[in-house]
Amino acid sequence: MKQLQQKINRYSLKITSNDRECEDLAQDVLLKVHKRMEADPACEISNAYLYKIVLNTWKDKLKKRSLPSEPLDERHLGLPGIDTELSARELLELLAHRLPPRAMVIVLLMDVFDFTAKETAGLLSLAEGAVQVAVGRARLKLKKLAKQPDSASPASYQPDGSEQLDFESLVEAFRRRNPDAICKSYLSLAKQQIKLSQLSYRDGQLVFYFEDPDGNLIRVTS
DNA sequence: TAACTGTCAATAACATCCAG
DNA sequence: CTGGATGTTATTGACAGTTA
Repeated sequence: MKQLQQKINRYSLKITSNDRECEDLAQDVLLKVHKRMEADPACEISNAYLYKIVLNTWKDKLKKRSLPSEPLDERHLGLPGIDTELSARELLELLAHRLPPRAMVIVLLMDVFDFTAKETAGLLSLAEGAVQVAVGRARLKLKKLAKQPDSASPASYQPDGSEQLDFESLVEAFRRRNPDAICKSYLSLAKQQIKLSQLSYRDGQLVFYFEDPDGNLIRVTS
């Protein structure tokens, strides 16, 4: 690791020609490398690969500087007029009832739980292209809704009473791949302060982590 | 280190479906 | 018939990772 860090510092200094910039860049690169190694401990970081990471990270930094900055959670759902401290999840819960169920579920999976379009497509039995288009349109619609004065009022969502008031209904909705049921169950749980804190999809199996109002964590595998 | 390949996401343009 | 939601296909660009 120390050897790796020396190489990163050397490359960073070569690219930036500036001590302070070098330190910044090296730190970012180290983070990326650490994440990469965490994801795949067996991977080997070649010099060529390491240099590529340093170079791309530097290009990223330069590009970001030339763009107006925006909060991370608003990277997709940049919603003007709404408290910028809200997370993507909170923004979605506030406006979800104004989206068609399928669009809401796609935004939930991709923007809140960081699913790829491919994973989302697999989960909802859709084509990958359809998911890519759907998420783009949903984000656009959320932006438009956010510009309307009373659109963020959650009062317009009224549960019809048919959904089960526990986390199992959400798991069952995912199992049935039913966007309408997923949307209803998710919003119903959010109202009861039961939070779906984590959701992952590996080898066709879903793993849910729920957190109740008392902070108890419940893990459910589909 | 330049150039390449593969993957993923965003987007445009057009088509289809369906409720009103 | 019309407008909105959704799907398909093609194109483009960013980025990760490899090769010569």
